[in-house]
Amino acid sequence: MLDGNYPGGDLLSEGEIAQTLQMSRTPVREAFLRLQAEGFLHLYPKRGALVVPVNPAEAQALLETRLALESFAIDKLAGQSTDALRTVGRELLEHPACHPAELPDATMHESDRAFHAHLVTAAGNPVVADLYNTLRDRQLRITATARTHETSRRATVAHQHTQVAEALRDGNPELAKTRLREHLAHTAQALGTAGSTFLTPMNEG
Amino acid sequence: MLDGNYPGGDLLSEGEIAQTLQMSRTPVREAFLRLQAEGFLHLYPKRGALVVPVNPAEAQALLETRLALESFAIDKLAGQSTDALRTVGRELLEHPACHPAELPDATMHESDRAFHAHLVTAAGNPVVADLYNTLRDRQLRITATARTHETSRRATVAHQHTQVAEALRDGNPELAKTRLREHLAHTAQALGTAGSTFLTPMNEG
DNA sequence: CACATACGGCTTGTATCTAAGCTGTATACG
DNA sequence: CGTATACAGCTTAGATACAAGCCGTATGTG
Repeated sequence: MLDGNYPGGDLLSEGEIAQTLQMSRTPVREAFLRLQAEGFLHLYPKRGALVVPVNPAEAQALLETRLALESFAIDKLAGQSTDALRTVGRELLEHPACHPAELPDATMHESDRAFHAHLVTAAGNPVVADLYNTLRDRQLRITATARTHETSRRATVAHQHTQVAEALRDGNPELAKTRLREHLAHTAQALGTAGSTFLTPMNEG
Repeated sequence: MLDGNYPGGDLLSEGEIAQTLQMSRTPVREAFLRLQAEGFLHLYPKRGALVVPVNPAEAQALLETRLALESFAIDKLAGQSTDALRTVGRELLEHPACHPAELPDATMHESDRAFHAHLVTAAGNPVVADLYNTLRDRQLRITATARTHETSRRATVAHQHTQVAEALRDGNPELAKTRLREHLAHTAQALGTAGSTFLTPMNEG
């Protein structure tokens, strides 16, 4: 539903979409409400629905938030015990997202997602895990238009994943967080939104 | 809608609620979807809606998540400039939540909320701010049953707010985060869920 | 007696219909 | 000419009607 077709800034109505999709207005309405909750649509009562334009700052805000949640996961694991941290690191090192050669292109997104989700879930906070997955959905939809997965990049991403996992395995949460920030900054850069404030805090390009 | 009446673990249906509230199923359905998105309801397709029982661990998870997001806000502000941190600290020191004597009981919740919201918003990440507000809503609904606001506690909370704000004003983000954690751990304790893993990481009661 | 199957009662999911609200335009009035 | 007002056309919001799915029970069959 609304899979990246409507460019943004468009004012559209339920009936219009329902007719286009050959459905009733009811499921369209439900989708609209969900999309509004996820921040893709703004509903003006009795007026219509405005497609929120893909704010370039939005992608960066999403990545920052992901970093905040993943850093929390690392901190919490480190606070529990260094062993917990090391265990997660070892698990992540065996994750497909660290060995991209074996993967077909199609599962790239899913693998990357699973890698980060594993880290976040390991912290054992279901609220954070749930929020993180929601953010991931939002980011995927935002970046659905801009395909950024040339094979050259896959190796880089996998290398960054491996480095994060290694830092965790070595029981070094600060290093892991730093590498994670670099990883997400790299993603931000790939999306064209050069991370400015938090993803690259000091003086990096 | 569902303002704390249905205790939890109950399996209820749209029609049942609609009849009780003298409404049609349509708005009830919308409310159900929203409540599911917010984590209060689990919808089983073609089966019914299960009221998610108020998990005692849920409150702690929420507080942990709030801490993660507020810590992010502090870190981001600190990364921008020490002046930014200090400015926010000064603003917070003047916030009503630091001077509870002037406040009637009714606005206590709102004041506390505004205090934390101001900090999070100051970081300039709309995604984080939005998530934080959502979390606050969830927590309010969870703790709606357990009233924990004797006048004695108000002074303590205000003092903790002041201490956080002072640490920010003094340009000390680490101290601010520590005090914030103590503040939230205090809240967790007040809710009966003794913070175990992250809110009180080392060896505190 | 054990097991498969048909049926009845419940549920959600979707479609359509009616009521109500907002906006922009056209028209009447000062 | 400028302003206020009535109205038409659009929209959403809600109510009702209909279709389809799941589950537990009861019944038929080996």
